[in-house]
Amino acid sequence: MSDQNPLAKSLQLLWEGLPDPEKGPKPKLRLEQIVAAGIELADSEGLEALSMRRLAQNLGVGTMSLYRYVPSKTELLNLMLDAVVGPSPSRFSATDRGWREFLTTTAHEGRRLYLEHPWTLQANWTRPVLGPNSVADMELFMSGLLDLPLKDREKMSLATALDSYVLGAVRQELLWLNAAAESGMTDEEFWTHQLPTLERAMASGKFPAMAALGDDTFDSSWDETFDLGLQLFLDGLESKIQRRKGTANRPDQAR
Amino acid sequence: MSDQNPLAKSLQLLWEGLPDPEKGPKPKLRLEQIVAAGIELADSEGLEALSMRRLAQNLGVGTMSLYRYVPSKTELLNLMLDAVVGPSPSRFSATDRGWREFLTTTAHEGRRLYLEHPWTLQANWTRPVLGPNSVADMELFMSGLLDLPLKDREKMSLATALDSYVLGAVRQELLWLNAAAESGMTDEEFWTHQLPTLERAMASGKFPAMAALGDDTFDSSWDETFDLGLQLFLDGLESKIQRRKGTANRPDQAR
DNA sequence: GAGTACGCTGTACGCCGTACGGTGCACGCA
DNA sequence: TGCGTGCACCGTACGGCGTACAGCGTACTC
Repeated sequence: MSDQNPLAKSLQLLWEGLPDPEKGPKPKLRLEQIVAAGIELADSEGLEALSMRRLAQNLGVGTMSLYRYVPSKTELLNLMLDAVVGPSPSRFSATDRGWREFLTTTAHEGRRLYLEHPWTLQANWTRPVLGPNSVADMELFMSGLLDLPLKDREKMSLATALDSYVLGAVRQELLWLNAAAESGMTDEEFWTHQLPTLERAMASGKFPAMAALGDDTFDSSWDETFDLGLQLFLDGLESKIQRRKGTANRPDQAR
Repeated sequence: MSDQNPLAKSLQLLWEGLPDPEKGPKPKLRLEQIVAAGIELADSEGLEALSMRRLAQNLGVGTMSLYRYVPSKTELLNLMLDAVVGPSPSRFSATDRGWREFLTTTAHEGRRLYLEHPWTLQANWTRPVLGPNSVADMELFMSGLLDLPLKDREKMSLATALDSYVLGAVRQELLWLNAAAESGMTDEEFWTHQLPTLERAMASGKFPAMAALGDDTFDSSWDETFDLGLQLFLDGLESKIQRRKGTANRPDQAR
């Protein structure tokens, strides 16, 4: 039952929190405070600013005190991650407006979440955490797709695939946003600096297809690009569903 | 011309390499050696093993010597990234087998690349680099899609969206692979440890849709999931193309 | 042969995560 | 009531990191 395994410890922390002790002096902090402070710091100053020292300072305690609550920084990140994901009201209300609306909302909400907490795309590298909020998220997803003529297994793949797209798209978006910010230039200056190099490359004749591109080729906004990909994805799902409905009217007969 | 800007320096390094000097003693190393050694180290031992000290040791030089070639570790990562991307022979040969085949190959090659060099998904956080290989990659993409009834701008969005999907998918895949590896368990043990927690969650009644899922819901392989999402994406594109062809037969009339 | 530009590198600084062990609080029990 | 004990707090220290800096020696130009 009480497992030595660090994974078990991690899961316990996620699902049950810390057991509150009876014997010693009262803890100054609560676990949630630490997690919340971590999220705030990472949101406002970036993941690289989130050190245990900084965090402890912000909370007004000694650095090592944090380790009374959290076994390691990695585990803290897992807790932060699970705290930040989870269903939103608008996704709940979208469940009964058809699968397409539901998936669109899910994707947009996902994008918003990642954009608000960019560190989620850098931090969760260590482990995909099955915390209560992640599971609630999956639950909502599955219930929004209940009457689709897809096997459970396909729905799960669909969930993963859609999340993959959202995740990848935001990652690229953030990459460019960061690039400009970090170099201390505006987006425009940033491009202006790259242009001469690119134009020289185009002039070299090595890239004919690139050289022939229209002037506005690179003008797409991130919103636009995101929606284009999402539409393709949903259109593809739509035609898959139509095909299924054509060949069978009972979902479980689906190929 | 000679710009103080660090970005300019970075671009110069990418496109022109280091100017070879005439005056002083001969350099022990060449830039490409450093980049290659960096890639090898990151591939074999992970990005976290790639420190300037380790790298210098592997190359048989003092740590600070590396800074004669590369202004910072960040810049080194950019060089490594551009060195690793770029068109592959199989993608070249796929250009004349129709857009669907071409995009499928592109996506699979992309996945393979990311899986072979997992650090690309952790490292390029700092800047999207427009190096010669990245541009060659774009060139190939554009020339594979030449006769599609899409505007250049849409093609570019398409490239981004497809790459987003691939990138996100591999990232998730690696997440899980790493999770098992890092905890020192096999994939199976890893799941076995999570199961009790999940089953307790299911039994709580809070997750009816999850609880009702079939036994094989989570059995999809990564290959399977990746292909499912890719098919949806391509099917969506296919119907978009069909729609275009129905309403116009000149590409530039496309909505 | 002298001057000099430049490659190489040892040392050091200020960060990081965290192991360890001392200090003192507050509760359970005698 | 007094005490034993288990726990919270946290100062110190260790081994890593990226890299600034300055001294040293080389190999070219004139």
